[in-house]
Amino acid sequence: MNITEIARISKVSRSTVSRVLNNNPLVKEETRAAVQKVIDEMNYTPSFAARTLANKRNNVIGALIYNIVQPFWAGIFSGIERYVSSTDYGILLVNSKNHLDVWDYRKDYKKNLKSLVQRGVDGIIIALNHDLDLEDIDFLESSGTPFVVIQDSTRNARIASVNVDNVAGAAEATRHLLKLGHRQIFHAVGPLDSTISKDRMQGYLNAMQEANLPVTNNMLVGCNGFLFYDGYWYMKRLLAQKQRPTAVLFTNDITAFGGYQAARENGLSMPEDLSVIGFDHLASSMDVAGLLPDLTTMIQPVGKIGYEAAKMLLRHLDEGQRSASVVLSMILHEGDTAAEPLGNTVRPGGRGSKAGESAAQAQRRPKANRDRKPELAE
Amino acid sequence: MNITEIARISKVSRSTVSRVLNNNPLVKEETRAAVQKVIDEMNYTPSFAARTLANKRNNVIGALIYNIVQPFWAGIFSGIERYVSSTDYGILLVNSKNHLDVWDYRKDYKKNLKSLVQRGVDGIIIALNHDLDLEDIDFLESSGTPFVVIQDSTRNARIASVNVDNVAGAAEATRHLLKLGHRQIFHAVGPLDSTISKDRMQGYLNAMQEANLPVTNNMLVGCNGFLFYDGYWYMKRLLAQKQRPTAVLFTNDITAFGGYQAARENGLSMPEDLSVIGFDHLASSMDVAGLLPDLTTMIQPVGKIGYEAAKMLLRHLDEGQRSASVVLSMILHEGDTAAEPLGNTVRPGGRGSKAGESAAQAQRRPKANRDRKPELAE
DNA sequence: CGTCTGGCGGAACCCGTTTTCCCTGCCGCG
DNA sequence: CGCGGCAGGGAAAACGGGTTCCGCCAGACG
Repeated sequence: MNITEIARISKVSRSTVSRVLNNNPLVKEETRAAVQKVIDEMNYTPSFAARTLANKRNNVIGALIYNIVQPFWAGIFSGIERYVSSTDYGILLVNSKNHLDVWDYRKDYKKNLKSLVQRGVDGIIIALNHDLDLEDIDFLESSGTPFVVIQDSTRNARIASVNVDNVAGAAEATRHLLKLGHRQIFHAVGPLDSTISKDRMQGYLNAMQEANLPVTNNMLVGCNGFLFYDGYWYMKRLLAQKQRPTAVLFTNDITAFGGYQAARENGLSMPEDLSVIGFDHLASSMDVAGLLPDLTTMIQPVGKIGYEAAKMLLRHLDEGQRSASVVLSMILHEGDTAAEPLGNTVRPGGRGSKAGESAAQAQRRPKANRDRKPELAE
Repeated sequence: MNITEIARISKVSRSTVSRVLNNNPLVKEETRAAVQKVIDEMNYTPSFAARTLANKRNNVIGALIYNIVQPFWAGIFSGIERYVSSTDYGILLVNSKNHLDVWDYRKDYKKNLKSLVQRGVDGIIIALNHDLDLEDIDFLESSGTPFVVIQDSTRNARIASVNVDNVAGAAEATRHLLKLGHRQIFHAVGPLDSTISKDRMQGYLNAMQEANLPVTNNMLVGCNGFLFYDGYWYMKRLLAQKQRPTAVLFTNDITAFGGYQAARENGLSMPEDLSVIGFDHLASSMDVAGLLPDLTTMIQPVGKIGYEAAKMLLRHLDEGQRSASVVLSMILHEGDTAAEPLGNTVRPGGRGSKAGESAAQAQRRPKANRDRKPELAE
């Protein structure tokens, strides 16, 4: 059953059938109805392959996603799909990290990128762990495939991207702690080969500088990684030292949970003895509410990121205009792990701190609930 | 740059170029090399669209996945992709649950299924929350699109499927508890409109019957759902009653975590006062090891499920032979939440229980560590 | 009566695949 | 030695199923 058949049966030409299929207004209403009737009766649907060949349009976009198994990227994909499924596009998904061989990971994602382009997808959304390099950009541009990158920290003008402002997010988290009265705020820096870590550190530094608080080296110790035990051991090392913070800003939720656990093991209770803040709001994607502490954290609007990226790409495809990059902001989730510091753990503080703030901070300090049980054990 | 161009430059006919592209042996080695050289130099790749049109082969399979955001389904997809990416196929992913409107979810997945078929994918892998209905099967068969279903509990002979043996898995979990010496084993039954729940209940019943232990109504109370608080309230209700179990078999990890939490709140410690077993081994996909108890659970081999399904489908596509359905088994993960019961909580037990077992069980019972702190608070 | 325009048909085109056919050269047999 | 048959390799053309440009025709309008 093809368009010629339909044309034969409805006694019109193939072009007319095609026009009916594409809602071309140059068809008399009468004819259109007659042809449509035949189409419906024969249960005919035009061949995607032929359409693709003729239109040079696949109605498929490619998604190159770092690791779909992790909630963060799954959330991004989900946002993409939410938008795309409201159109007549499909999504060809490539998981960049599937064969994870540390040694040729980059070769892998490049290969996947090539395969998407060769397949002739109409556009590509790229959500990786790292930035695209110039080779990739050249390749994509020369292939003529429009693309949108999620989290391009190079801010390359040749790239249309959807970003989250990690600098602003980290600054907001830090300011939240400052507002609560913390002065000894440490930052468990993430691996510095990741721009995300770098940006978050920058945001922390910005906020501390705004508050005129000096940041010493010991306040800015690295976490070595993004995993639970990276945060755990960070905290263990920290607690072995003399100078302790009243608050720690972690570089993500996982390490924050690790730090939380280590601190609890050492008899600290959160948020009384120590405030902890993370990034991501992982808990929202795990259904184990109640078992985990309600971590105070900066929410990544993952769904929105994907949604915006898809919208941007399809707009480009359908209307031809490349839209400008977008920066989304993170939202503070006030959980149970950040509160005003207890008086006695606070040091005199940076010499530059404003007098007015110090007074306000002194007032807010509650003395009572020191022995409250930790959330988790209730 | 198309095949005609290549033919012109290399001074052969288009058919010869096509033969070179498809490794047809009827081409002289000399000619082949010359043509290949031009292809490489011009950086030419044949058009997927034209190939699809001519071959009636897309080299794309569709994946209809229930909810890619949840680790279980993400794991299945990942397994699919691991196999597929070793071939030259691509995957068109459709998330069946995206617009989740409770009222028309079924309409939704049917629409998605149709769209995959119309797009002309070569085959489809279907991993849903529920079984396909006859309408779906008729539709797929009449479209001629091969398909593989993940978890088809109808065991329909028209369906090629990859299954996990929930009955055997639940029986194994129950036998594990029996071997530890438990007699009062309750099962927190999942929603019975789900075949998974039904099968797990059946496995539990089988194992109990094998052991000649009667199952009374109160041992088989429903959990109302698959979520954390379903398990939580189940346990709260349970603990309000006089007759308490020494072990509870939950229908999945999430509810098991909920039950665990509720029991802890009531002062019980696991596994001393109560053993708890779940299904799925969720923890393996969440990176918060250390914060959550190491739940004893039946592992679903999610990656393998997806991998096998993909293998089965692509074999069918490439070799034309439809393979038989596969049943995979679950694996017991011995975590920290199931152990021998304490003596005083064990009742005389089923009258049919074997004497030998009772003796062994009496010996194994530790009296000491009753007051050990719960895992989580350490 | 000429021109414009709405509606439609014809045909080229998208880009490979595949079948059919032909040519060439070699071998064998008469 | 010459011719027929056969095999290997290459060319031409049909085909898959749409889309779209071009142009025809008839009726309307000036």
